Amino acid sequence: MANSASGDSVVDRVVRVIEAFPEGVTTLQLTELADRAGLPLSSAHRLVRQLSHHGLLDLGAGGTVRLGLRLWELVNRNSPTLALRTAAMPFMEDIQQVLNQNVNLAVLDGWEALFVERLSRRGSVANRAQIAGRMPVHISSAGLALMSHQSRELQAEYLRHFNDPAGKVSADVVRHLLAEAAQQGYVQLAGVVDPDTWGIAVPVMNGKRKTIAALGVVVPLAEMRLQALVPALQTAARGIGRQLA
Amino acid sequence: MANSASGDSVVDRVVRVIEAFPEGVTTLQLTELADRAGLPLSSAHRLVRQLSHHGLLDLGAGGTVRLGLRLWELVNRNSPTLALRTAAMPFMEDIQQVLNQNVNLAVLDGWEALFVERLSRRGSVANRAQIAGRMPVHISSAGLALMSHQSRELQAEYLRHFNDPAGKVSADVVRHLLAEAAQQGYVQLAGVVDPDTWGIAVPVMNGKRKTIAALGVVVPLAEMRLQALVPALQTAARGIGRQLA
DNA sequence: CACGTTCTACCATTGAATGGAAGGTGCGTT
DNA sequence: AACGCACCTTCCATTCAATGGTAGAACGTG
Repeated sequence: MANSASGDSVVDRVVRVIEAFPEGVTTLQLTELADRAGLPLSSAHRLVRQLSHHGLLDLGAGGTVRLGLRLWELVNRNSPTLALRTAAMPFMEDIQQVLNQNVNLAVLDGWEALFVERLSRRGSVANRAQIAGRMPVHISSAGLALMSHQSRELQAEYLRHFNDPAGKVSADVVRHLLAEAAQQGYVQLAGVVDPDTWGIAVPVMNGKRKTIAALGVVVPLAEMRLQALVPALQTAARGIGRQLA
Repeated sequence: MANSASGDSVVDRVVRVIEAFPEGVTTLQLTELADRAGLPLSSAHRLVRQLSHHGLLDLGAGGTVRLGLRLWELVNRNSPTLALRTAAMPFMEDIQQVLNQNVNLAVLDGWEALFVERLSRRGSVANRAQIAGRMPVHISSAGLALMSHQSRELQAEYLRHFNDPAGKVSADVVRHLLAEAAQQGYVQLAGVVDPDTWGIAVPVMNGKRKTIAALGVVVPLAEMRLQALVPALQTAARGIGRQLA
């Protein structure tokens, strides 16, 4: 045995170590980390020690491992969505202030909407911000707003791969939703997670009219007023797009 | 030559690649990246390609390199400050709402305050949120609030290393500021960056009375009202600490 | 059209990465 | 108090993955 009995490179292993943390978990025991990353304990230990030396990980006493503050800093400083967030933030604040609703901003990654920023509704404790959270395209207004404005090819590809694990939604329903969204220019969707909330989202386009994000709100069922919400969102979305150009 | 003519490990190099991005820069040309990371072009190219294969980096056509969306997601999902931010967010929102001021949350990293979260003042465009930004301890209210509640040893160590690049502040002045801060339980500091603003910060302590963060506001000079601000901040800080226990 | 620049691919060389084994350490149990 | 267990940490001979100079491809430019 020498370099990697399992036939993977050092880079692969570094990635596996970072990916080993399950969602929302900040601390892992070294043994468990090695397990999850599929690495021999001594290899995991060596990698973690090296990475923690540079501050990308944090190896505490007793073998507790966390992501390093330095890694968090580096990634957020040079985030690939930095320009988008910078452009969007003032508009999101406006919406939060004027409409007093939860505002969120998402981008498309694979067949899911990835939430990049989220401002919670003033005064409401519900709807905890899930920045860096994901939602499948077909059950989120942001996801539908994003997908409905992608190229025909990508949409076809998506529908081909489509399969609802819950089995509640068929590809045809999704096709219909996408068509409707594309035609209307916004998406409204009864909350699938919380039955008492609605999601409304609109696409954000850059200078070249390419849809790069979705801007949305989550509102209590009782306060659902499309007439007020949609124009406000669309105006903000255009503002963001202009800012990006 | 074989493995690394420069005597560094693969892990070192991966770290250097990620660290190569200057603050606020999201895109780098491959050649420039190799340059900044101090790597031979072909090595840099290989590493970037491997990393982008896993989504930690994003190697676009023409050799443009960015941090990967997946890396951003992983780091923010499992952020080492997740518990702190989750506990602090509702209180920060309260302050933003009640006092209508810029609120921020910082932790101590080395001899600097690292800003972990920041809510901008409603309606104000100024004071752009600099999440993941840093400020030296001696010129930020958050930094002073943090350092003034650390152990005697750490403070001594800090003062020993202290050296103001600008040469405006002496170690003795900082010593005085720290002593005052420790005694008062809060810090007020005339904005060093912007002369028209004040910073006020208080320490956030966990269940064991260890100071783990600083909660602060940045207010326009004209609206400086310590009587209203300090108690609100202290109350919120205690609330956050309780939440963490 | 030639030249400079940058990206990408190739491949023989070799020392850095590997992981089993052994030694600590702390904790809970008998 | 002694034992057992689970986990962390270190060591080191083996060997294959990482290395980077070189060369070619793909641009853009004067």
